[in-house]
Amino acid sequence: MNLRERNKEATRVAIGDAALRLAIEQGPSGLALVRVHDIATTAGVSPRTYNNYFSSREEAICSFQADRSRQVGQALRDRPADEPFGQAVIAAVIALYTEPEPDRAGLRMIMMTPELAGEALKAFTMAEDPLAEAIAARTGMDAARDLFPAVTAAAVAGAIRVAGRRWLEAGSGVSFADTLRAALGCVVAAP
Amino acid sequence: MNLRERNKEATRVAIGDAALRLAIEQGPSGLALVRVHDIATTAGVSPRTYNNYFSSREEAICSFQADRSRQVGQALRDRPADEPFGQAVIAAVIALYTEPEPDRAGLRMIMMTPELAGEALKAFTMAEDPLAEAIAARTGMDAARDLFPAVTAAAVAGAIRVAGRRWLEAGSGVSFADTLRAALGCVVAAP
DNA sequence: ACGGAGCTTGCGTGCCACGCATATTCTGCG
DNA sequence: CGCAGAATATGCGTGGCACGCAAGCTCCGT
Repeated sequence: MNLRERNKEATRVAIGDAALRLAIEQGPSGLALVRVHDIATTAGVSPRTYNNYFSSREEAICSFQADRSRQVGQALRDRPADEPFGQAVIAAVIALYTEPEPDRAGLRMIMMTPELAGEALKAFTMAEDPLAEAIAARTGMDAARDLFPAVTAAAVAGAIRVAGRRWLEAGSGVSFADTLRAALGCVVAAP
Repeated sequence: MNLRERNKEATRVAIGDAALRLAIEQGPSGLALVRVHDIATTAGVSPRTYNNYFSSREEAICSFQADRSRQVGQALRDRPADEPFGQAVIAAVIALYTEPEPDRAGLRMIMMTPELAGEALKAFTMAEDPLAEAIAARTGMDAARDLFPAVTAAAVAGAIRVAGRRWLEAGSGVSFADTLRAALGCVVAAP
């Protein structure tokens, strides 16, 4: 990875972190007060540069979730090939989403704030395509022809999203891993 | 329903229709040329009134899909109570989405245009909450406590979305009903 | 039929996304 | 090591948009 590409990625996460942090500070009600100028200044770049990376504040705030979603496909590929399908999916998702345990404030901000819900939905849905590819590879299907990989990927992504919401609504007594296991068990065969 | 409420609903669909029609005319590449002023004028209202109904062009363009999604819960409740669960879900969705057969141009516009994909995703996802309520009612579960209704609703909504995409990619040789049946069969027990 | 509630509209404000041009920094190769 | 070319950061300017506010007009329920 080039120095250029590393800087670019660092800038991206810096802007995303700044955006999320400012959003959390203001809270859901004061989200409109988080201005592009503030995000850029906090991240140490110019407003114009911020706009080279994200085309809306919502996108920047939810970028950490989008980045994680993009890794789900690889997480499934990392599971041993002889593991049963449902078990592999559940283990992959739990490994990706519970190390470390998600930040409650950040997740609550993007999932429970109406103005951010749409972008959060997009962020979770970004997991579908790479996940469908990984599912097709594991089951020996064709991602372009068979419906199963894409539909299962969408179901899994939806289950993750529902699990996130329930985990936020519930108190801190229950672990995210358990919630994920229960939700995913509804859409893939749990052994 | 009041005359006032009927007028309001008529205005809403007039704006939505105008927005979608103009978007289809310009095509995916010229979507930026569809101005708020044009939508409002085509619908016969002022730009300010347009903004009383929708807060973005994308929302207006995708409103027909959002309206349909909101009806999925009722469609499931309309199925006979003794029908097996999976069969009832499939029949409800097919009844709602294939009468009449969807407009290919409109569906292609909102699902295949990148700038509209996010709003289309929101529109499809709006089916989840009412559908989860209906599923909970039918299965005797508690929508607030049990994960199954919400997760299944998300899986069904995802399957509908994937089916829509596949139906657009495939030629006109296959009916949307068949595509829906195949996709939904991946997430609910097909008899 | 009448008083009030609800809807439409024009105007003004502040923010924002993005094209363009320029300065600066990095990369690969001779 | 140094240079030509490419990629990136930034300033500036433009056009558009969402929305608050305050009339003016229409409709509803009594």
